[in-house]
Amino acid sequence: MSPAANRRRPGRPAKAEAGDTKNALLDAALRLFAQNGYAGTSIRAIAREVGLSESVLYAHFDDKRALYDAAMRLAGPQVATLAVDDAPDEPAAFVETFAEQVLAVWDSPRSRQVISLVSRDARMNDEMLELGIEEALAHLAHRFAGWLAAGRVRTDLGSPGDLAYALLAPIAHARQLWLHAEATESQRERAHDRIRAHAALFARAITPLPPA
Amino acid sequence: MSPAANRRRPGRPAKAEAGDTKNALLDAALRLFAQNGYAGTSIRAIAREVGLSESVLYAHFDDKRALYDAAMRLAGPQVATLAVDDAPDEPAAFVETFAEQVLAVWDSPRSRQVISLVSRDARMNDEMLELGIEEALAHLAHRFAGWLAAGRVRTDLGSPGDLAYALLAPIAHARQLWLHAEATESQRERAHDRIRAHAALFARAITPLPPA
DNA sequence: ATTATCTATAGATCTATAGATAATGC
DNA sequence: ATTATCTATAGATCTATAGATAATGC
Repeated sequence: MSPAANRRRPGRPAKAEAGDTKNALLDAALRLFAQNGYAGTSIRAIAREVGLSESVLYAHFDDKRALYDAAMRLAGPQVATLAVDDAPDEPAAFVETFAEQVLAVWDSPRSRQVISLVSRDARMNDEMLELGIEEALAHLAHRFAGWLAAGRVRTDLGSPGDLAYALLAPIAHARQLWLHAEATESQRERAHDRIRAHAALFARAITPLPPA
Repeated sequence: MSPAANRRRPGRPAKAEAGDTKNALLDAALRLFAQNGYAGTSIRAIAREVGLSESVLYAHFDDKRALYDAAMRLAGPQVATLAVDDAPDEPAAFVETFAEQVLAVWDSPRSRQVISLVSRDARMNDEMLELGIEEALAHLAHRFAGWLAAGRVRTDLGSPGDLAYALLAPIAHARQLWLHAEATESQRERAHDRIRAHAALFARAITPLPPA
């Protein structure tokens, strides 16, 4: 029962009991960094999490920071790769499909770790965060531009970029509040409710007015 | 020029050169915690920031955590105390005034430190964050409920709570992205632009449709 | 020989405390 | 005597490295 009890003995382990150490380290690192931040997570804690000695980490990564970077690369980017290209072309239907698909991605365990990590250590992930947002906004804005030109959404509300922001920001905000690594079940439900309600409201708001 | 050069000599300092140590510590703590998080900020760094030895901190606070808590109490809450009660009653004008006032508060140095701190160490500030949001939403929703009942805003968009969220969330999101402790001048400008554009779009969206 | 692990340890840094020192205010 | 500082230090913990150990694959 002592911690030392399940420590291996020295020497390379037999193939049968050798796991995928590198991936186990990355996974544990992502989990712990997301929960406690970079400075709040020790090499020691990560190694203990995978049941190995601390020094094994340096066989796989140069140093703590390299492990962090590798975990980030493994995790992201996810925002930009939203598969909305096969979504309906009708604006209202598109908006609801978009929200559902974003929700499906952002509610996954991995993605919830990413958002925790990114907001905890913002400085370390600056470009990633900004770029992800910009890219998603640009993508959406492009859609809106097409609809605006065709008169398929209200043209008097704002620019394509403004519309994209009005749709995406409330969803992204719900993510920050209720879809982070340690969100409870009820927080996640709240995120779903809020996001769906917002998508519906937004869809109604952009529907062109009946001609006077 | 050595760091020891500007260290005081032992003994209580003469009244003339005694500063307000406690407040200086709180201020430095807030700044550093916001920049580097709780785990990333050492007692040592805080003491160095105010130019005193590390142990002086323990004369004013029980321990590191007590200093953190005191700094948080000093800083917040700010969200709930938004002075929107003297804002115009006309919906569109209210929305723009609201955005301006929120912006004025959230763009202040202190408030930018608070948001960094809160999102960095979310677990430590959970109730504060959630309560602030809920309270602000409830406040706004109450306004919308009145306007909806009077037919002064579009009644087919959504519930008062949905409208409140659609207005506030994009503003809160801009805060997270561009009004944090280390935001550059251009990020802050972007926040202003986004928030103003959103308020304007929102005001147009809720304006009742002309009767058919 | 190479690979994957371990133990042991160096050296830095962190939080916190004990006890010295000197000004203040009674 | 009290207050506000300091120096010195204990003890914990952190990152990283050196070198031992044993299985693997040529």
